Amino acid sequence: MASIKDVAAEAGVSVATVSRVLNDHPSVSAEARARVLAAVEALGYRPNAVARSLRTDQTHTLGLVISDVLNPYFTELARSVEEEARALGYSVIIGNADERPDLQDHHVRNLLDRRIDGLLVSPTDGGSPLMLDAARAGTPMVFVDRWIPGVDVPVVRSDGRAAVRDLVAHLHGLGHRRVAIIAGPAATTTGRERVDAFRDALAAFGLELPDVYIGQGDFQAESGRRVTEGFLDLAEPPEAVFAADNLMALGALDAVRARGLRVPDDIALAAFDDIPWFVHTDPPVTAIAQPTGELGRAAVRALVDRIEGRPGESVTLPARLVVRRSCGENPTQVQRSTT
Amino acid sequence: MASIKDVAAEAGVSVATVSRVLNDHPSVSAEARARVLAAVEALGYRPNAVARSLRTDQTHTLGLVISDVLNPYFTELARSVEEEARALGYSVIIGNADERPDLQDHHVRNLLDRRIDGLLVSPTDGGSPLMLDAARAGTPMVFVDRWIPGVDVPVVRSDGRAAVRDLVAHLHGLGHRRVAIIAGPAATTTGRERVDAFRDALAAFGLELPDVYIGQGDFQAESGRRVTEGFLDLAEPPEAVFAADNLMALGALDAVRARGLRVPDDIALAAFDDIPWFVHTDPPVTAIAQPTGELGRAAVRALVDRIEGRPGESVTLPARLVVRRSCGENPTQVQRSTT
DNA sequence: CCCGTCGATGTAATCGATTCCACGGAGTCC
DNA sequence: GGACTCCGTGGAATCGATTACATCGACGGG
Repeated sequence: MASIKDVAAEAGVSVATVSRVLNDHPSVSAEARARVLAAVEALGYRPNAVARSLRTDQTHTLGLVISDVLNPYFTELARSVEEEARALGYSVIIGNADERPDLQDHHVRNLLDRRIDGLLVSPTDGGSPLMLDAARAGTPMVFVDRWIPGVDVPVVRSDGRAAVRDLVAHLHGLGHRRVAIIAGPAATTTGRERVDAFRDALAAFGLELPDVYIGQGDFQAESGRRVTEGFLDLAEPPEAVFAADNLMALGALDAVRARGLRVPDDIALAAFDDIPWFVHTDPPVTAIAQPTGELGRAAVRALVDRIEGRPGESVTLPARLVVRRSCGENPTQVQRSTT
Repeated sequence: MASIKDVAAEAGVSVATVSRVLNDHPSVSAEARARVLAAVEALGYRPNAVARSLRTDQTHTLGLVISDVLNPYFTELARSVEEEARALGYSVIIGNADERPDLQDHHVRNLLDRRIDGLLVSPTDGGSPLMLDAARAGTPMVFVDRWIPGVDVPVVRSDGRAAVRDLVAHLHGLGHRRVAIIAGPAATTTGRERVDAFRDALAAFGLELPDVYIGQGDFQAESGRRVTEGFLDLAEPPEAVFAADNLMALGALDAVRARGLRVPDDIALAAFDDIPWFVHTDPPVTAIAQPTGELGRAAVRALVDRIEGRPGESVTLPARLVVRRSCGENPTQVQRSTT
């Protein structure tokens, strides 16, 4: 592969001049510029990003460590992150943690070793020492969706409390009183918050969330299935189940179907995170929708701000309830999905 | 960030010795090794992958350019690719082409500039000059799922012809005679092949595939919706529609639902690519399942073989039909999904 | 006792870029 | 006409690693 030296030789100038042309530095004569450009063309020269990064100490690359690529929420997030990053002149390297702290650390380390300019993370756990060290050492970092408390890193996320209250009102309005939740890992903020928000909202209606109605999941489908089976095995199963993410809702649907039961007749179901498929499931699933694309874009902007020396602010956007049919029919319901 | 020089100074040895310890070269005394390791620990030193790559001309990185991250088929593929690559000591950088040749080229160029060791591509078009040049120039490359004919690059894909024949037999058995297809872009191999396979299989049953029953999609949901609306507007709409991927099937479901029609009563639907959600859609969707994970792993193995100087072979694995209810009920049907 | 071998180590070149500094020539000002 | 600016250019240092080659000391064989 041709290097800058080959181009210099071909154009009959020094490597310094070639470099100047390539980085359009002003002080290059029109003639030299033309010769260099011709040589670049002739040799099919492309600058070596590795060498450039070594010298400039910049990779123009962002690292994104997401919790699970198989989760449509995170792929949508990844897509918007890459789009915004590209618009700002950055590339993105994605690491999939698969909800495993060890894999998360593997990717964080890998990205740090590659000297990415900044890191976007949705932590799968309470905080690996590795990531905390990196944050303390000054690696530009932004948390997205999930975060780690007590670290001085901007957080871009959505607040689902209001939407959860709407959901509980919806469930209550449909007559559900025994309601359960399939929670995410307690080590994650979203894992805890969604349970807390749900419990608080229930309390406002004078309802309790007993421990047997809190199933411990891990945000992946299999755990949703397992927890739901546990609920169905109870002497007094819940009337409604709220899955803290879309994959666990999928697992719950699997479990319900395996028992030959029906949603919502036998048990109501709602999920956090709305995805296109929820419109077409049997029944369509009532869900809490996050402004995913906007979150991804805001996170990139905050990160790039940090990288380029500007403050980089936290952002919290509201989620909203999208009512469909999985919690039961209620003709008087005001809010209703149009899609 | 500490460099190898700092470690050398801290340990009281030369950088060469540090490098030897880090790459466990045999000829280093136990004592020097211990001192270096202690210094590494004390400084929290991590080797700079950029510098290392520049020197060794290896990045231990694979590039993966997929057609669409929002397509669950490709995210599953990406996941298995990353897993296998990790097992073989490589990282993966994903580029999302979003079914756009220009974006595909952007990512290919970006990956090439980063001097990735090898490239895994599922081309969105008939072949960008950029990619062909790279292949000719000797960049280790493997096509996965889709490929470009006439290029000497291994292809890892699945053959759906038999499964398509099974599907057509299934449709025919259910009494469907007017069947249509939502095709992928003709510039892609999978776009063409699936139409050809479908047409051939229909011919075996004495059925035709008229042009009006071939809708041109682009493998994304919106096109599935548009094409399906076109079909429904025909004076004689098809009785069954075969979507050439899962996203176009989603679009088709949207279109059918928007008209207030039902699958399969008003129109039957089948899709290429099986995904977990198809079990729970209304109705569950009959689909052709590819061995996606195995494809991803085989592709990585072929690519790494090429990179490391071994041959690197093409692989073709069979797809299979998974019958559900979206084409109509048939109690005598032998093959039936259990999930 | 001397020399050859081998193991451990250091010096320095190298990868492909960027960029500081110096230099020569042209133009300007007084 | 001489001094001073600029402008365009090239030489060379530099980034952080790897590695060929040189060196040095210890050791074993003849």
